[in-house]
Amino acid sequence: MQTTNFQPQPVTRQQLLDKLNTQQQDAVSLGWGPALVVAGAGSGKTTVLTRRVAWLLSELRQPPYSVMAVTFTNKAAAQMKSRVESLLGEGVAKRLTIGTFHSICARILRREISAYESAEGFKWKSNFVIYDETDTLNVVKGVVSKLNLDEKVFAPKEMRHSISALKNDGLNAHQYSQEARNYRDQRLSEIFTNYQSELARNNALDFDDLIALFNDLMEQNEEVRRRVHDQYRHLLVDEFQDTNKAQYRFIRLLSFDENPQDEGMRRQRWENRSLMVVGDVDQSIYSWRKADFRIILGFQNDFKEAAVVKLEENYRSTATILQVANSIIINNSERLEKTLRCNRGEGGKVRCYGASDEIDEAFFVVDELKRLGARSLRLSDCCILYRTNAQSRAIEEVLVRSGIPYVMVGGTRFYDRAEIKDVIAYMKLVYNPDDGIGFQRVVNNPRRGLGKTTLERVAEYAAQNNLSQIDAASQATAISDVSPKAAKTLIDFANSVRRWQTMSGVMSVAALLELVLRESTYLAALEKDAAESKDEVVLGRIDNVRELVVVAQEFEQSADEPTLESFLTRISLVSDLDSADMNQDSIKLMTLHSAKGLEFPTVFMLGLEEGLFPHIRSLNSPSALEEERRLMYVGVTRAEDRLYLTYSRRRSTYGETSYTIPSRFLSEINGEYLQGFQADPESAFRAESGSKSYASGGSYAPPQERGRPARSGYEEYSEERHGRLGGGKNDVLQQKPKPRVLSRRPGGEGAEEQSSVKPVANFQRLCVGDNVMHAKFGVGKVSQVIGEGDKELYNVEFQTAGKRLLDPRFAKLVKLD
DNA sequence: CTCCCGCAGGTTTTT
DNA sequence: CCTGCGGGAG
Repeated sequence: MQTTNFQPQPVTRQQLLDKLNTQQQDAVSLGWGPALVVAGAGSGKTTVLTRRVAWLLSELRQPPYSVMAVTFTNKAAAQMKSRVESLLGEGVAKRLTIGTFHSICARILRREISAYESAEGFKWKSNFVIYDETDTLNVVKGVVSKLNLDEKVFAPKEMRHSISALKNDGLNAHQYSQEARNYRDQRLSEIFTNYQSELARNNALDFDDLIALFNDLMEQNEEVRRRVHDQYRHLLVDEFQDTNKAQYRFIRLLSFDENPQDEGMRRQRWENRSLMVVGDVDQSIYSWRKADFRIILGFQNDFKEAAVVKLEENYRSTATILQVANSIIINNSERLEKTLRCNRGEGGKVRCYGASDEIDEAFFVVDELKRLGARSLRLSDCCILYRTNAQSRAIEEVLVRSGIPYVMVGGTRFYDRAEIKDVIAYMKLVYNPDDGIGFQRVVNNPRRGLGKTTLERVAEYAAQNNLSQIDAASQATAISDVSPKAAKTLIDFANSVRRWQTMSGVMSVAALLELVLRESTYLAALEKDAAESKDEVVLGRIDNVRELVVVAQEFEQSADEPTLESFLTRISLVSDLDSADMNQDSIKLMTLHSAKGLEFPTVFMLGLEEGLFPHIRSLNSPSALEEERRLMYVGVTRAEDRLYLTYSRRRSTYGETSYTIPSRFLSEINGEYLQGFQADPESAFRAESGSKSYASGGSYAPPQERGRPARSGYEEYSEERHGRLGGGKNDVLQQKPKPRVLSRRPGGEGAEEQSSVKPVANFQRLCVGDNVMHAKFGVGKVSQVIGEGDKELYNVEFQTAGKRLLDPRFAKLVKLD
């Protein structure tokens, strides 16, 4: 819209408010203090955020370095940067802090981490490395075996997941150790503490630590707090509905030191400071990462002086698409009513296609693309969305065969490939020689004749003497039971790493990478393999490694700071998602989660089948199911003009074929907006039954009300439809009970994943219709229960004070009878 | 110590 | 289906 590129002058007030509606203008032109912007899908929140940043700089005269904007993906950050750039010029945009929680915290920790010390005395150095999923899993495995715990009972993956959940809930190892009550939790606590100790010894952090340690550091160190506080005076947070407790703590820590009770002090505190959070409860889709939409619901309670702006005008989609979105989301009970006003014409009906299998489904998409292409639709205006990454295979195959260019966003990441991880591990080790996981990964890769036992001895020796593994390797002759030959290899290796480390001070990243590839003989070994086996896979690996060199070269050209440090941080935190070129003339493929925040004229949503979308893992939890529905809502509202929904009657998973039935979400759509799908009137999946459990497996299910047979609606329907067709083994139903068994813990009654982790909140549980008494609001009636378990919230209609959303853990509600 | 084979187990979504 | 791992042979 604006063509003020590189214009040195600040934009005018009028330009910043140009073409905005009243609410948008209100949001952009707010003064100091906290603000909540409730922004429905397609309501122009990115525009509001970027103009708000510009407003802070040009109207409120704030220096660029004082502004921090947090987004959920690096891509969103890049997008915001470039939009601010086009408003204010490149020079200004560069001095803003725009990024994800993780990348911003990483940047600050690089500077400040040496001031940190955990309650247990764990410390880190500024050249820490960031461990990914595999690295951390290896650490947990090591800890579990060191503690002599049974891997069956304390499955490393589960432990790793629990630790992550704890960190995201804002608990560190020390705090959790005070809380762990039963046997299992105490062992978990032990694992947690040892895990942190191992990370510290390796001078490594995991993803969650980036935020958690930053928070702890801010709390424990006044100097750091002051420095951060003095610099960042304006915080903007996008996708606020998806923040978790740790991230919220970050936001609060940045916004104020403590919470003064006095009104005047509070006003003073916000002088020259601001906080703007932007979100939409209906688009909360990351609860599995411990995002908690109660945070956005409770924001006004935490920040009583917060201004609230609602953006309810949708500029993106046709009326029909919005109706479809609405007819789906109204089936959720965990939400606050909201109306999105449409700003566009009616548009065509949403089209549904029932395919016979996933190949047929893919061909339908391709045929439609061709048809639309004939009407001069650009490929880059189209997007294919699916629930799981695995679904991309079929569609990719057909696209390739049809010669249609596509870009897959996300999926198997380039940086996840074994050879890339090897090479990165070398570089990380050069940057941070304490990195023991990296050491173990590369010390015998390529083969240097070091065996399992030798490497175990090294790790043991290092642990016993509190050394890094590379230092242990240097002293290999002192380790008992290591052969002289192996010792020499170890010493040579350690010396090489040290030499590369010295070189890293005087070489560019790409040059260093090439040096390491050469001297480690990693590349030579790959080439030898390839020459011997003529294996295409190995050839591909060589290409990938070469590609990484190109990535490093490009990085040197484009980065502000082309250091090894920023290269490694970037690689650890950036996914393919962020680098995908969205402008290329090719169709985009991505998961629904990756599509958040994007929009496309034409959208295809694939795999609308029970068990896939909604996903099978969500079928036995009402609130998980509602998250699936929000995901559906997000998908539908990505579309501007044209939307296709497809399902397939047959689908192969694991190489086995199963028969499926159309997603309940299709049945929820008002038929007048949908073409090509007839909701079965006998279907068990209409809105009413939506919250019932369909996963009560096998024939053990208790008899249901209304004279249903002793089988769930899911089975009943499926069998009626496919029982005779697919028959026995391959039927979805047969596989159903399996995941339930797996999720059950020995001795644990909790079917819910993290039930043993969380402290259980104590409060009076209420149901819809209960009459209650509140000290301030008087007598009222519960009109809605939001959330479940210890996360319950109550919407209470008071006789005098109107409707209020209350958190029973804070609000004193007395039940009347 | 390395290589190779067979088997089990796991796939939701991502920073 | 595809990966990672353990066990056994060379």
